[in-house]
Amino acid sequence: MRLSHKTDYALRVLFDLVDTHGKGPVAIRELAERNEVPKQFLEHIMLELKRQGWVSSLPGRTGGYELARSPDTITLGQVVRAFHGVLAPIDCVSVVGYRCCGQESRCRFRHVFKEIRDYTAHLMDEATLASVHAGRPLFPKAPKAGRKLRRSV
Amino acid sequence: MRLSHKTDYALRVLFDLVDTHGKGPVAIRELAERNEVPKQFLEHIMLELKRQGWVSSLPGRTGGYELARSPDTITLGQVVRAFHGVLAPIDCVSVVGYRCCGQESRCRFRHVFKEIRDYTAHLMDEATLASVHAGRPLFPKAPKAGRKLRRSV
DNA sequence: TATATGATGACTATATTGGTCGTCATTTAT
DNA sequence: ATAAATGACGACCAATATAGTCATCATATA
Repeated sequence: MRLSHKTDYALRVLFDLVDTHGKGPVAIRELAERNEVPKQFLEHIMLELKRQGWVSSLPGRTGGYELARSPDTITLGQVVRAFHGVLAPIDCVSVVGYRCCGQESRCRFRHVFKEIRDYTAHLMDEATLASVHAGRPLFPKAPKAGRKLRRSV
Repeated sequence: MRLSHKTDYALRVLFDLVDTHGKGPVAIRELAERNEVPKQFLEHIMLELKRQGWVSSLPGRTGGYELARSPDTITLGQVVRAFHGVLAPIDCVSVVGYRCCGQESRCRFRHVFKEIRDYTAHLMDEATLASVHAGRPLFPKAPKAGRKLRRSV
């Protein structure tokens, strides 16, 4: 799973709306400037967020967007899936996007990527906008890669 | 990190060469058929594997490819990086591919993806062709996502 | 010497990504 | 009433990445 700009932008704006939660609607222009997202691109993103029921909009001169649900009911996993489709690093380990490669019996490395999918999915489904915004530590604690992280990641 | 077909193909062939290790060179045609990889596409992949020093080639009528190094000295991480560039799900948590988004001070969710990167990198750098081929359990054990895995991953 | 092998650059087709443009509808401040 | 701000939304476009194909050449050996 590689995060697209679109998903990145969506998350930026959602966390912005968590900041301003309860303080009335925020104009898309303001959201675009503050989070450095091209305004006209953001329009499409906001429509998708609205379709998902995560934000609501108020038209008119004093209009704008606001969070439509409590931040602890929206997870990073939901957002990433909505914009990205799937969390799995390869289709053959995806639950929804499963597409057999016709080589399962030969495939030796599938389980490694399945492990990554499981970890990723678990982490992202536990992470709500609220918990991440509050900076609460992630559960479960991931193993540390050690001090010598010189490799290309 | 989303695995491309190219990386998938590269891994298929490498594990095939682990199977046939020590039994002489295998023709690219044979590798292509057995692993269901378009032959002419595989040619380019094999050249890259050769450039990386993982396989060696023998030209001529009885030629072909064979593993140039012991399977326990080649990791999935190395292969994926060679074909994919980077393991990180987003550039701002990448070590080599680091590209600042200009929003670090505002970014609330970076650490979640960093966690995923660290886990992924650790797992893939521990997984050698030999250990994966032998089906040895991965270290460290990833947390289980529970029984109710109905969500879209 | 015919025939198999690998080596390699050029080319192409398609999908995805990351947008922009133009137009319209809605609400409110004046 | 109307000007000015807002969101809604479909059409279009450019760049890039992906996933190949094609044609040609070099090399080794049966």
